[in-house]
Amino acid sequence: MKKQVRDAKVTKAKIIKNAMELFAKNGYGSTSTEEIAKACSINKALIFYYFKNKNGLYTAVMSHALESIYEAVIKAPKCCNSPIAQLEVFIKTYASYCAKNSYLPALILKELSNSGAYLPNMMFDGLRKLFSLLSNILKDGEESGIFHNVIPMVVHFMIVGTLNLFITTKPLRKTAEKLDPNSNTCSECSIDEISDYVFTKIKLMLEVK
Amino acid sequence: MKKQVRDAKVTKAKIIKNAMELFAKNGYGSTSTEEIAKACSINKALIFYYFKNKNGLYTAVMSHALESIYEAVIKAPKCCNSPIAQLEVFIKTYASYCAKNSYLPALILKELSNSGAYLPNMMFDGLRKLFSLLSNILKDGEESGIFHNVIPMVVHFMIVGTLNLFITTKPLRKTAEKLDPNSNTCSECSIDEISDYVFTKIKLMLEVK
DNA sequence: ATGCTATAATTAACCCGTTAGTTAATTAAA
DNA sequence: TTTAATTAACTAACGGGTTAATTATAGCAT
Repeated sequence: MKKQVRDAKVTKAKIIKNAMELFAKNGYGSTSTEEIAKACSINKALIFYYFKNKNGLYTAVMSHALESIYEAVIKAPKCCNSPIAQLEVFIKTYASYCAKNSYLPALILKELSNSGAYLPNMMFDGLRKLFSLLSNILKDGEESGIFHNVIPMVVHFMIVGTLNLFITTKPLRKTAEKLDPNSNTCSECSIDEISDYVFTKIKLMLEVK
Repeated sequence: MKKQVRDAKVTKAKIIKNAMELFAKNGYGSTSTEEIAKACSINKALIFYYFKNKNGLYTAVMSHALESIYEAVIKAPKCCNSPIAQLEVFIKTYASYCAKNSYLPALILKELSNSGAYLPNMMFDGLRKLFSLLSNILKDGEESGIFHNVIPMVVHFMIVGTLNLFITTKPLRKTAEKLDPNSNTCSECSIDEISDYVFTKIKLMLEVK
């Protein structure tokens, strides 16, 4: 496949990628279409040509983001069928994927804190699919007597919320530690360390003793 | 104290209150100063008179929000000195205060996902103070052999992240359950129920067996 | 291959409503 | 009667969205 000067797919992908980063960094309202276009080195009108309007672009960005996370998690190799092993894979895959695409947590947190007000129903799918993935693991665990007293929605927020906040606050935690060297904000902790810790703790809280 | 037609304190407070709700609902960039002024039934120019510019107002809003949470948590009556009892008070006070002021979680999540980029150092104080409150409880617990293997920053995110997400996603969870009645998003769960659950689970994961 | 054509991709320039911020005048309070 | 609070009216810039013209490309007949 030779390099083309004009390629709709490539252009669309470029717009989504840059928009994703800018929306994540500055928020929807504080990101102008002009700004996005400049980041892509394209003309602003192309955004409207491909996505109708700014909201259309935002929708595309969100569904792409959620889809990509879902894909990453579902494609992860699972060693075995035990709920605990599956839980571990879920947590660690989610964590490492988000760490690699560090704008995703900010994007998700921003959207969740809007309570999906901007988004059409379509947006729910991504979130719902991810949630039901975990939900099934937890249900399996409960039915086979390994877990007890599970509220899936809360456990989901515990995992996802913790990891998202950890990733997205990295710069903040670094600064905080500089300002007050006595505080320990875990600013040097690696994501693997943290996702392992989260897994261990979630396991502890769910397992029947 | 008689009701005055002109009162700087009252006006300032009114602006902060309305700005807080609008920033929480729509985000910084999608909230205009005009909109805020209308919500207050005042002239827009007053915002600039009292807060210099939009960013100044935002800073005031955030520091007020964080301060108010900190006040609520620190003023909560603690029955006794045991780390576990203190942990329970921390979690439940935080939860019920945020539930009562339901725009706070959205505000906090939005700001955290910006990693404090907009905010001057002053902003850290509120967050740091809240964090060190919990941090000390956890340290006490570890030193007296009740807790083990504690990473305060992660535990903090587990508590605060979970509760904030739970409160802020309430409408989203309701809609999700309507779209897919098989999914259980805990849309009818009360905040007391949830904060008790979070406390129980956090306790389970920290206590030495 | 070569040239022709329809269509898809891209751009420059523009439009107009909105918005952050200003100024100078007005009104209430101390 | 001086000072603080408040307003109406304004401005300059920005931002979402449109339009019409331009350029590349793929398909196709020659």
